[in-house]
Amino acid sequence: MAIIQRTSQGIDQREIGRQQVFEAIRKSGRIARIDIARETQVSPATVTAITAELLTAGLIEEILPDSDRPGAKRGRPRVALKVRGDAHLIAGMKISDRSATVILVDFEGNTVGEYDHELPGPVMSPEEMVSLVRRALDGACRAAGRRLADISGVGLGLAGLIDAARNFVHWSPSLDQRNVELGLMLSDALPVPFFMDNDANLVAKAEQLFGQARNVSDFIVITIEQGVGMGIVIDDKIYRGERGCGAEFGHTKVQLDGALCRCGQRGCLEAYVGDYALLREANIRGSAQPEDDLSALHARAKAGDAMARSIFDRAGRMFAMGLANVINIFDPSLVILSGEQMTFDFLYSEEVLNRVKASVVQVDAPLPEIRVHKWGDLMWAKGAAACGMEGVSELTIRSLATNAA
Amino acid sequence: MAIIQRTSQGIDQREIGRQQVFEAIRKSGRIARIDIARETQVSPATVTAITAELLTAGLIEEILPDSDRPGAKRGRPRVALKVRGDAHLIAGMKISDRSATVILVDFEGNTVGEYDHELPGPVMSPEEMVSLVRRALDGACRAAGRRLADISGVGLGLAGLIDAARNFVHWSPSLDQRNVELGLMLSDALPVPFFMDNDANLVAKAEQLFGQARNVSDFIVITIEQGVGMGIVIDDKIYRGERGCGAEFGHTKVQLDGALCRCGQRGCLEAYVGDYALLREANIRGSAQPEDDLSALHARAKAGDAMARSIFDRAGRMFAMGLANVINIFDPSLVILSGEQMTFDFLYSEEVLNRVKASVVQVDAPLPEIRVHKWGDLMWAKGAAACGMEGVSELTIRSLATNAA
DNA sequence: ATCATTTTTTTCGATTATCAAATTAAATGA
DNA sequence: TCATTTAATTTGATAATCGAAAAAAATGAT
Repeated sequence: MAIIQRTSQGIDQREIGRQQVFEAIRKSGRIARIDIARETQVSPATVTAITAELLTAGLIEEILPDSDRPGAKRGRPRVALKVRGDAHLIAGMKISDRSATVILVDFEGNTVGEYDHELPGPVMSPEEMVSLVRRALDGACRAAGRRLADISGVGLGLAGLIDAARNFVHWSPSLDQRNVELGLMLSDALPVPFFMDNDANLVAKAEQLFGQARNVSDFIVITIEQGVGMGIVIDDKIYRGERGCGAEFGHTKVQLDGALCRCGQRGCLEAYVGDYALLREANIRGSAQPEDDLSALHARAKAGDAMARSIFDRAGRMFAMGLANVINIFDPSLVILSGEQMTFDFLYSEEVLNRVKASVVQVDAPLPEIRVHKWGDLMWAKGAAACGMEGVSELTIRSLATNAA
Repeated sequence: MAIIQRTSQGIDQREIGRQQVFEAIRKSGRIARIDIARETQVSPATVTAITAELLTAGLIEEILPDSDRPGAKRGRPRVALKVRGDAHLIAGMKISDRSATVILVDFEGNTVGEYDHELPGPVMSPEEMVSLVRRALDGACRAAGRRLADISGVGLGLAGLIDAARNFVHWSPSLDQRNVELGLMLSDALPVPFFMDNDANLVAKAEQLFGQARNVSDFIVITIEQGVGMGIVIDDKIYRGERGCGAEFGHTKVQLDGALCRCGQRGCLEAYVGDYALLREANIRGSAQPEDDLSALHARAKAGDAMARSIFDRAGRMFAMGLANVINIFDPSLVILSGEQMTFDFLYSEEVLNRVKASVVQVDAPLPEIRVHKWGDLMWAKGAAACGMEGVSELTIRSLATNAA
């Protein structure tokens, strides 16, 4: 018994309401009870009851009455509620090919500390990764003056095909093995709950919790790094597909029998817009010295070099085609192009966006909004933190229910 | 007040449970209460309460105890429940370019009558369509010895871009205007609730209720008719996108600046596999007589004509590419290729399916199942009926709640 | 100052859905 | 005939929700 129900049955019928109210508070930052009631369609009486629970549990706190709320004339002043930052400390970690970046955030999402851990090499064994995670967390805690025991949850982001529900790694470029039960290994080694996901999904989570998608329940995030990633959010939930490895935007085909991709297939989008693809093109012309720096190539294109320009041009056209396909299939309300580096802005150019618009099925309704979001270099780690935050919230609120009984 | 809630709040907290129990009964055909309890995680006590309600409402009925259930030894025999066919009469209507096909089904899904209404022309005004719907329904009722008043709901399928939530037609090849409030017009003219949808979504509904996806909650249906359609089911719900016009598989681009599509854009999948696209190719070679019969072309290909063969071959390759893209994005557990006519089996060939498999991102997990489902000529109308059935079920169960109070 | 007014929040009482446990029902087999 | 087994129902307790009423906390008018 005590099985977790998805619907309204079970001992604890309040779990849904609790999650809803808490989400409303987190989403809006600070909000009065009366507005929670309006937003969630829960009666004020119940909102009072639920917020009282959350208050005693220490998950939220009251703030002083808004001194000068515009338009407020008379009446009892509303008391705003917010998430209590001190309630939990959460770590987000992104493992790339060069380093493990860690960010510590409080339960409100405020950054408490950052830490970067250099890697000996881009690929490692599962055991090495476990020890790496431990050392990186230790380092982050030390740098921020916290202890590992203070951390309530860790969000972990990896490139590759991750089954987030099972914390299982189908494949990752960082690991020298396929099909690794990394979640189990980490839980055995460290006394903290882990929440893993594909790196593109992390960014989607970050956009949802902290970013540009805070009030959107269906949207798509495209990320550019080594490869091209996509995160799909439908009905406020990340869509993952049956085997937990959907959204492989980078490996959708944009050309029949096209360019060779590092995945072994032909015509993948990544084989046209990935950095290795661009460099491959640049080097094919028996030019003087081999090119291995993307930003130099980019600079040359900006300076007017026709050859360099044509390389980026084709990449942009292919990208536009792939993106239009995704829009034609999903008809999302919002598409966010999330990027860490400016190097890739050739994919975000006006021309590319216009091309996308021209390739989308036309209806007499506004086109989906396409927003470009340029994050700092902590984008991925922040996404991992967002993922951890969500996991911890859910766990905490669920345990709240159990303990109350 | 009396707003319909999606969650567990509100006057009627039982609505979710009721829907769940009813769905379980409909899905399995016939099922005992104890198994409903097991399947839905609702306690036997509550199942008894809910089924009692449904019984008195006349939505379900008991059947004689299973006489010889294998493995049943002793104990009180289970009493199976099933949906009561007589509870409702439902019409499904599909309007194509040639005719309006109507099918009448009972609440169990058994066909009660069929009717075909020839159209004067493929395109009509909204007013003409309303009168067409009325006449087709009248005809169907007369043919089946029923009255219009007996019908509890009508599912209506149209090609084009339909906003099912609002019963609104963004665009349809059958209408001479865009942006038609067809749902309102129909409701004004006829005293029956209407449930409209895109024709591909109808087929998805049909696969879910009656077909090959009865126990799958995430799947994709691809349909071939004039154009190529797609229905996406996520979490048991049809996914429609923000503006209600997602899943435009036929207009995903498979070739940069490729063949001209009738939508005005270039490189759409439809411009390679649609019938007009195939005929266009066949006619380009200054051959003796212009080709205008697809089945003849198909026959020639089967007979070994190299030119004809190459036409179908390219179509198959493009189709495989588009389908692989969809799979790479959705990672569904099941893909159903639903077709009404055998003419299109070149898209379902072993070779095409192998090509799809070779273009899907590889994981050490079973590939999504791809099933080919060849329906009879009533496929579309049955889909419309399925759509109507779902609508009526929801309405009825909801009103049950309201009336009970 | 005092009091009416306004708005937010809480309290109270009633309703109702759910479940576990006990009970009843309906069969089989000894 | 009666113990046994399994299904379905009844019963009683628990808890979640809501509407209405009350309380709280401010402003504005007199």
